[in-house]
Amino acid sequence: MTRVRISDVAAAAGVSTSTVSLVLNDRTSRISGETRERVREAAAAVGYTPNSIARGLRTQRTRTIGLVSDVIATTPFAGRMLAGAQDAAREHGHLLILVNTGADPAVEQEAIRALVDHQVDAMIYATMWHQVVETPEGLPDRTVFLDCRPADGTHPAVVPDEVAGGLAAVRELVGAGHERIAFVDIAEPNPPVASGLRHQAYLEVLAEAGITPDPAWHVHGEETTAASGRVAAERLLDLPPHRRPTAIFCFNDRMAAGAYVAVHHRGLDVPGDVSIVGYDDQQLVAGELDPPLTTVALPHYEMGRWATEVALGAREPPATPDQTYRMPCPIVRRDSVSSPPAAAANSSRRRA
Amino acid sequence: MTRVRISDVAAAAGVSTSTVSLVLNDRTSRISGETRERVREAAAAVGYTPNSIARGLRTQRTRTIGLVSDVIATTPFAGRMLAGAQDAAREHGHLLILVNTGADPAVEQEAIRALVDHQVDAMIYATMWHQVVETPEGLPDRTVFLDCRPADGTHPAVVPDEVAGGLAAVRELVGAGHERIAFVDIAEPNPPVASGLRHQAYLEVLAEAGITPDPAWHVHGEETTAASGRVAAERLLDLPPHRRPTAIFCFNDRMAAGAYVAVHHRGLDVPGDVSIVGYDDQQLVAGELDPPLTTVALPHYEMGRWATEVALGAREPPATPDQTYRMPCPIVRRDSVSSPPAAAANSSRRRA
DNA sequence: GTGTGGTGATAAATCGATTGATCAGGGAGA
DNA sequence: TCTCCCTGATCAATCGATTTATCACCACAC
Repeated sequence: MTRVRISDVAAAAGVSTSTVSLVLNDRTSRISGETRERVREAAAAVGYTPNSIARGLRTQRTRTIGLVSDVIATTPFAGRMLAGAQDAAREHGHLLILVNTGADPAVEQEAIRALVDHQVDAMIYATMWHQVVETPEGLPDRTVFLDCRPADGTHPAVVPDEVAGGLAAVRELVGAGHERIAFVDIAEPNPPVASGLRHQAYLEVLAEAGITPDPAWHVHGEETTAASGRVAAERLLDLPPHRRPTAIFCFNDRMAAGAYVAVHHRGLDVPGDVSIVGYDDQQLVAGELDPPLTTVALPHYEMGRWATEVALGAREPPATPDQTYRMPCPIVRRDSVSSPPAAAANSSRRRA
Repeated sequence: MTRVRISDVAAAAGVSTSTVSLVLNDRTSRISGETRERVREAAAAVGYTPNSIARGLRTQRTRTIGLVSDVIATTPFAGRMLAGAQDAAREHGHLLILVNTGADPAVEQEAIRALVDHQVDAMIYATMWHQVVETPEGLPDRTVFLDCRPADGTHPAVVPDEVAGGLAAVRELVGAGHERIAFVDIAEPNPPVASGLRHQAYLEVLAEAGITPDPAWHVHGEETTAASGRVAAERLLDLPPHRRPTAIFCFNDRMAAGAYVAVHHRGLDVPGDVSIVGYDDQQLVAGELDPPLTTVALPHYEMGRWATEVALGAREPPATPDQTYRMPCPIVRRDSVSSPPAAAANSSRRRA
């Protein structure tokens, strides 16, 4: 059983293929109503849908969009990014072609070439952790960077607004009355872009609250794991009582989970003795901790959507020089923040 | 800057487009070595790569494969499945077109039609939880089902071998000397396919070990969450000492995490007092529990690969009537299983 | 009666490759 | 010398749509 072609519709309706094409594409300026009707009925009767390949060859538009990413497997966020891109693509009548390069530059080059050969209408270049990247060779003009931005600012890009997210997170702690607030960061070498930005936000909020940060409050884990977070948090809890933080802002939720372990291990309570805020709103972590973690969500789904819509021309990138949109990161309030313990609050007030 | 066409190569090499095509596709039976060389050099010099759309129209093969799935976002396993499919597709020179239907049948129909219109060479129909599904309309012959199988057995399919995985899990407990082994299951209505299969495996191992299962050992959680797992596990720990299980096989890792909480809440130890085995090997759960959880891995990456290879004809489906391959689920040994506590072991021996 | 203009539809070119049919030229055999 | 065959390459059809240019027909005005 072979595919139904436009000539089959033409034969069934007793007209030429030109007429069928004009009718079905609504270029009906010079086709009579009666003929239109007949063509539509014939098309429905034989179950005709146009062959996208043939159409693409003629029109030079394939209604596909290519998405190149470094790793789709190893992060739980990738799915949301893909889902956003995919939903937006579908809403605009496009299909999403996905290539996962495994961060291998040779594979990446090959992938870009293959997608260009397939005449994708637009391209998205995505990484799974916010970073600044060199622009690969061969990308079409209609390329948007997703969760990364090109060093040379040649293409539109969307990344999380880490600073605004960090501000919201730390203000949440200041707003609850904390004054001794620590930041569990991620160590050198090659800290993620987000590390510097979130730290910057941390310092900014302390400054606006008139708090002089104790350098001992800025600790580092080796990796972004719970185990590393625990080790780093323990260094905070080892501080003498009057310097020990009553609140901890953690680089991410996994490290926050480690901080929980450290706190509980001392027989202390979250949030009664130590309030904790994370970052990422990572499923299966933030929500399942006890108590559930207050954190800042990374808007992966929305970023995926934004990138796709800009790539398809359905939305304008920001008119700034770097064409980079910083997507807001909403704070997710759960139960890991409360006011500081009375003794600490007193000691703070004494110091103030 | 317009694309380089085959005619540009032909002009550069001073030959016809036919000759260029024959040379570049290695149909060189009647082309002299010297001409071949000249064409290859010209093609490289002008940077020619064939337009896949035009080629696809002529050859009726697009070197694309469509993957339709219900939800790619909400499960952490989806990424591994996609990665397996994507890697296999790339190795066979194919691109992967992804459509996420959100489990909406109308969207699904639309997606299948769009992929067929784009002349995909093969299709994969995937779900994110092992299930038996009705075969949707309009799927091409070269369709493979992934993590689900068609009720009518008309297409090849790959699913996890839940029974073999369950056997391995429970044998791990029997092998450690346990005799009072419980199964934390998931409740009606509509339990997943895996539930029945894993329970079947549980009963089978107990039977082969000569253990008569106490019906009280089979408990159910409302959902597959940690909270439900905890509630179900508490019912086990409430049993009188001589009936209380020394080991628990949990339907999945999240419920196992709940079982940990229940055990710890009684001041008991994992695995000292209660050994626990999960299922899924879910990242960020199994490995991060304290102690790390012994569990059974779902081979999502391998299933994604298998489905793609079969769809592309690079591998044969099983010759069984249902054409369904049950992929082995390897056991992942961590630290949540030990021999039962001495008192329990003694009591067991007395009973034996 | 002949041009003129408008209407409704079609013929044919086109997108860029692949491929079966064809052709030019040279050497071998009759 | 003429035919036949082989080699090396090209011609032209083809895939299935879209779109521009063209055509047939009729009504109307002059």
